[in-house]
Amino acid sequence: MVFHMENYSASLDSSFHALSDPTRRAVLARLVLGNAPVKELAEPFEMGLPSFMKHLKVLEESGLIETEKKGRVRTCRLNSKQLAATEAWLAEQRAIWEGRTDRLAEYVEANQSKGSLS
Amino acid sequence: MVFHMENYSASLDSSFHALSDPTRRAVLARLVLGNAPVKELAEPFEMGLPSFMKHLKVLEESGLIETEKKGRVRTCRLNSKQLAATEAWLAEQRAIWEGRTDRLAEYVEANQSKGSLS
DNA sequence: ACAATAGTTTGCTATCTGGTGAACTATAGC
DNA sequence: GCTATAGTTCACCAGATAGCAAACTATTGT
Repeated sequence: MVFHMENYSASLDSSFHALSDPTRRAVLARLVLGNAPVKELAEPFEMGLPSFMKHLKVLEESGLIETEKKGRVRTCRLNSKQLAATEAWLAEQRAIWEGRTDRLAEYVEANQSKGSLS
Repeated sequence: MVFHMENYSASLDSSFHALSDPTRRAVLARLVLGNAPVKELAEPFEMGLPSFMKHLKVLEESGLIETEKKGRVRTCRLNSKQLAATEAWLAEQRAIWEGRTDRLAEYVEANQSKGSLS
């Protein structure tokens, strides 16, 4: 499962950072439904185009989306691999958490102040 | 699945932001293994305690961890619910992506420049 | 040709981020 | 009671972020 660790951490940095903004999450949620040009993506938001383009740039540099310009139209698409890779980090932590054998002991520890035994 | 949407987006903002830093992810990965006091958590990192405490604060304000001070020791523990809630957003996007019925059409579109048909 | 469209570039803000060192507080151990 | 320990608070800094308006470029439609 450890393929190319070189910049794995940096890649997670930028992906999670990209995901930390509601505008960018909304763009991703839109692209999950299908590709779209910049103008259509920008429409729901009140900010100016230059601001919006910055968000797209953050998404593209994180690898979560890819874009291609044809004529005067730039079309954006989701990169599901990067989305999956990001989810995988969280899934792995949850798997470790769920696999712990000492959670019962911890439950007892958390409740030891309540005199259920002594 | 939509329980209390009020600050759902803001909660994701802060969780993803907390996850976007390698120090904070390392702290989470440690806490997945079990609770720990601040000093033990801080040990692997070269930064000063004040800097490290800022990271802990970001994690705590995101809800990903909880802390409790007993005597002079502050113990930290993972909040698995917040971790799961964050993962859930990504899982939902993937589910939508995987459930799309038009991805074959898109595959064709992506490969139409290669003259496999015409 | 020329006007509208789609995006880009530039320069300017205010705020947030992640780090520092130094001084301080509160507990535990002897 | 003194000292070491564990954490906290403070003031400060450089760089990144997220927004804006205005001017600009490159297509497409007529």
